[in-house]
Parts: sequence; C-alpha cells; structure tokens
Amino acid sequence: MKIKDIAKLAGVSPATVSRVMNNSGYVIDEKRKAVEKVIAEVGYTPNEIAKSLKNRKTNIIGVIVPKISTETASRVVDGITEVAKAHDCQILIANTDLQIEEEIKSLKFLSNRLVDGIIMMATEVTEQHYKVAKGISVPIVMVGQQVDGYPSIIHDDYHAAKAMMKHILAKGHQEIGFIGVSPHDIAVGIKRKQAYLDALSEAKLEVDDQLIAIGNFSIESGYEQMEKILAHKQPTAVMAVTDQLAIGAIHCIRDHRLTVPEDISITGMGDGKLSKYFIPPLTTVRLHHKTTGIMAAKNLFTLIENGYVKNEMVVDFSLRIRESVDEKEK
Amino acid sequence: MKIKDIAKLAGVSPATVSRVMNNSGYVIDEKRKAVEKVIAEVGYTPNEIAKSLKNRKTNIIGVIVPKISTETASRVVDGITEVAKAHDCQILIANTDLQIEEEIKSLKFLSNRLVDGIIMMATEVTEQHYKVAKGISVPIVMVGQQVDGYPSIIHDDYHAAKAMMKHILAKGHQEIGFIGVSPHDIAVGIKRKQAYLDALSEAKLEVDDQLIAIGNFSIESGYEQMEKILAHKQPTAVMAVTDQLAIGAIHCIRDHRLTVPEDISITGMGDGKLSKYFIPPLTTVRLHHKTTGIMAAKNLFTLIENGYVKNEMVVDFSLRIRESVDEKEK
DNA sequence: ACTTAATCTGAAATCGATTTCAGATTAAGT
DNA sequence: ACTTAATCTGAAATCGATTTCAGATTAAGT
Repeated sequence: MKIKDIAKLAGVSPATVSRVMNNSGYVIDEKRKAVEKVIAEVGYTPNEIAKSLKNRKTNIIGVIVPKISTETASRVVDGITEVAKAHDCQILIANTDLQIEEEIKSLKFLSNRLVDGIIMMATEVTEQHYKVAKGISVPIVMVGQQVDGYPSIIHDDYHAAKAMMKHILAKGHQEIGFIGVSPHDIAVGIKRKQAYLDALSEAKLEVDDQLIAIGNFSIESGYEQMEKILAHKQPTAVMAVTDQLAIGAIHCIRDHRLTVPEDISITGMGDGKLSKYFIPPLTTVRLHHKTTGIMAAKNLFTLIENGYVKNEMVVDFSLRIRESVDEKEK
Repeated sequence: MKIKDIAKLAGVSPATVSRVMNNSGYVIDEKRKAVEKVIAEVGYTPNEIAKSLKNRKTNIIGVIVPKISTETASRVVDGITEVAKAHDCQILIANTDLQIEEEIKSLKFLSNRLVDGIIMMATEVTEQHYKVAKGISVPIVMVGQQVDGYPSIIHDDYHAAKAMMKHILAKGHQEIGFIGVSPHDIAVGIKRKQAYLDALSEAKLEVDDQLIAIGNFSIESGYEQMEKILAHKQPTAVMAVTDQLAIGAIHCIRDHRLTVPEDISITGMGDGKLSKYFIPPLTTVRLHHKTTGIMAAKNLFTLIENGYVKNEMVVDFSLRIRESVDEKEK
C-alpha cells in the first residue's frame, strides 16, 4: 500500500493524501474525511524511508557505544532514550565491541543521512577518528571525552577520584594502594590515576610504585592486581578505579584471611547496581551516567535545530560513603 | 555530493558510477579507475536512505526491548549484535521502558520498511500486540515468550526453575520458601512458580502459602518479601525467582541475625555478573541470554532470506552451584 | 569475412513519499 | 458588481540512488 493507492481509493491525488497525513496546506473537509476513512480501513502507514529521503530527516539518532552490556553504557543509553522519546525519535545503536575499526566503520555508515545526528561514546579518540568525523555531515556529540571541535559531555573523573582520595585521607590512611587501568582509556586510565597521584602529593605523601597496580576492567583483574600489591606490602587502604576492580580486590583480601574494612579499606568508582548490596557495602562515587545521556541527547537536538551548542559540559558526581572504608587509628 | 556529481567529475553517467560502487555489470577498466579516483578524492559515500528506498532493504534490524539497562536485555542485544555484524547490519533499538503503548508504537514505527526485520522482547503479549503485529510487513521474531504464529526463542524457565528446586530438595530441604514476581510476566511470574509448585508436589510436600511471597524485580522487593515470609515462619531454604530478589532476601536474613546458608539456604536465577562474587557466592541458574540473542538474530536472518524458519526454539540453561545452599542435616 | 555472443554505456523509469506551482473556485471587502 | 484575498487541487518535479532496456562496440567462433 502506497500513497498512490490510497489516493486512488479516496478519489483524490497523492498530494492531497500527503496533506491530510501531515496536516499541511488546505484540504476541504469532505476530501479529508474520505482520505482518513480509506487510511483507517486499509491501515495505511507511510513508508518511512521514502519520507526520510524527501524530508532529509530520519528521526533517528545514532549512538555509538563501546559495549552495550555494561552498566555505564546502558545507563547513558537510557538517558538518551528518554530525551529521544520526547522528540519522537528512535535510536540506532552501533555496538563496537571496543574495536576502533568498528567505531570508524559505524561513523561512516551512520553519517550519510541515515541518522540526524550521532552521539559517540569513544574510549579512545585517534587521528583516524578525527579524520572520519571531519568528513561527516551530521552533527556529532562526544560522550566521556573532551574532543576538540565537538561538543563533549564529560564526567569529572579527575575530581571524582580526587574526592574519593580526600575521603580516604581524611580517614587517616597514609599507605594507600591504587588499582588502575590501562592509559589507553583517558578518562579511567589517566585522569583517575592523576587524581590519585596529585592527592598523595598534596597530602605530602610519597608515591610508592609497589602500591600501584594496573589491570583491566574485570573483577578477576581486581583480584590479580590486589594479589600483586599484597605480595609486596600491605597498604591500609586501596582505591580501585572501578567497582568491579574493588570487588575483585575484596575477594583477594578475604582469601588472604584479612577483612575489609578492618584490615584494609577499599573504594570503588561507578556505583554499580550491586555495590550498595555488596558485603560490606562499597564506598564508591557515582558518576551520573543517565544524566550524561540526557545532556548528550539534549545537546544533540539543539545542535540539530540551531547548529550551535556549548562546547563542553561536565557532569556532576556524588560520593557514596558506605562501609568499606574504616577509620585508621593512629 | 551525490552520484550525479561524481558522474560529472568522472565524465561518465550515474549508472556507471553505481556499477562501480556495487561491482555489478560491465565497466571498462579505464572508466572504473576514473570513477574510483574521483570517489577517493572527494570522499564520496552514498546516501543510505536513497539506497534503501531503491533496494527495499535497509540493512537495519529493529530490536524492541523493555529496558536496555538490565543485564538480561543487554546480553540479548549483545548476541544480536554479534550476528548482525556478520550480516553487515546495524541494529535499531527501541527501548519501551516496560510500557505497552510504547511497544505498540515502536512496532508500528519500525514496521514500514524502516527495518528489514524485528526482534521483539515482550514481557507481556496482549491482543493489541497481535493485531498490530499482523498488519506488519516485515518478519518478526519473538524472544522470551512463545507467541502463536511467530517464531519464538524462549528460555526454558520451567525446567530451569525445576532443576533449581530439585537441587534444593536433593540437599534435604523440606520447608522451602518462594519469592516470585507478578503473573503479568509469563516466563518469570508464571512458569517459574509452576515449577516450584510441581517440584513440591512431585516430592510429596505440602504447599504452604505462608512461604510464598510475590514481589517485583528489585533488590528491595526481595528484602521486603523475605521479611514477610519470616514474619510467619522460618523456612530452611528459599528459592527466589531472580538473583536480585535473592540478594535482597539474603540482606533481610542477615538483618535478622541469621546466616546464609547455615540457617537458610537461598537460590537465585539469572546468574548476574556479580552473583559469583557475592558473599556467599550465589547458587543460581544461568539462562543463556546471549545465546538467545544469537539464535533470535540467526532466525530472523533466515526468515528474511528464506521466509521460513522453525517455529519455536528453547535455549538451554545451566545450574551454577555455588555456596548459598547448604546440606540440611536430618 | 560474417555471424553470434560478450562487453560496455547512458537515457529513462523507478522506489514512495513531499512540495512547488499554476490554475480554479470560493469568500471577503468595498 | 467588481476586485482582491483566501482556499483548494492535482500535475510535475524532486530527494538520491539502482536497474532495465536498447543501442553500440568489441571479441570469439566458424
């Protein structure tokens, strides 16, 4: 069923049917009713692809995520969805599985008019990203990283990690371990580590390389890196750069017949769904991922409509102080 | 930049450019090279919308999910993505936020040629779903529920729950509580409960209504429902219908100064990411959600290509026996 | 050398909508 | 009654690709 068929059935021209469907231009009541009747009878829905071609607008926004099955990504997407819904827009997700070529490929695929705009959650932004992004005609909003020339919504990783460290320091800890993540990830790998280092130096504490371990994003890795630290010495507190790493570390500590927080305090970052219900409840810092998604989407829509938007926005965080950090008696 | 511009620059017709791009028909080497040179120079990428209109194929599959930010949904989507990638297909996600009108709206929106096929994860399938689905021209695969007339990929909720119960019974438990979920959800609310009831009756045990509590999907609800059960009597084991409910229940039990599994054994279902690392590690049953996604996508693609596919497929499960269930000494 | 098949090419039609434009009718204003 | 503005309508052009078709050229086969 296409518009021509409806027109024939209703005894009008396709133009009139289009006017009825879109409520535009003049249509005499009698013909409008006739068209509406036919549409209802045959259950006509217009071909969205044809509409998109003519209107140069698809009402779809593309979202490029590194891995949808992570809490971070799915929360951001949740936020984006909320805003998109209000704009009667669908979202098209490209799951890149952390592969850079996939990101590039997705950018290219989405770019040519398939979507009205793109929200990109990149872990790492390479030269290639820039090159491809520059050739793209639809607006792009970056999430999670500051990318020059593009509106970016970023988390305040540095200050969040710093706040966490200040909390640990305030509890009297002096020997503080760190479980981090590869520097390929700027936000998590670099900024959070920098905060750790700066906090120590501001507190006039020495940095001890034996207390620093770098893993990946898995729980298992948290276990392994904690093991590595304990092989050298026993800190009184450890800041892990994600909740998952913290949970792995706690398991390792427990296997060493030590307890959390009495023997060693542990903190995470992210405030995953279960952190609150872990035993002990994990002290962590919540990055407002859903808010990030909401802001990214709002920015994208104003970018689409006005062509301009503020360049960088930083999303807030909040400490979640629970029970995995103990006062260190002097 | 459109195909006409490329044609002009290369001194050929649009038809020839199309032939070069799609590697179809005859093109003499000299012209092919000329076209390729121009394409490379200007970085031309074809308008996907126009291609879709002509080809009657968008290379996008639609996925309707109740809530993307749940482990279940994101794992299924992960599986779908994997298969879609192999078919050079993007996925368009409609997040319905558990609202039925949204599901219907999404079905309608996606249906008219915007996607080549639809995978639908419905929690509840109403008359309205049927009516709309019937009017839709693209193939649909259902996930999570058997829907007459549509290929469905379902989890074996009944046998998974039954296997869990058999495990509990084999450990010698006789007073077994149950924390379930509203019967609106057929798979989780009805089938898992039926398995509980059947397992009891097969073991010639009485059903005790005071040991049965119905909540929702949250951790908090697990806590509340456990509270309700404990107000009446203390079972030796409780089967919760999801890991989240189980974790809530464990917290409640702990707050009653009882221990898991020594005083009360607990089981979950789902094998969420953290179940293994919970303390105690949770005995649960893993439903292979990613496999579900993979199978749904595979079925959809054969449906698109062949127009026919087996009607119902049941995805396997596996018990994960960990430490939250204890032997009940006689 | 001549027939037949294979190769090559661009004009025109097409996918299914929307919009412009010009012509026709009706309503409003004096 | 006549001018002007508002209302109404459908034919044709358009969005940007692909494909069919027919005609032209080249290669292969005898």
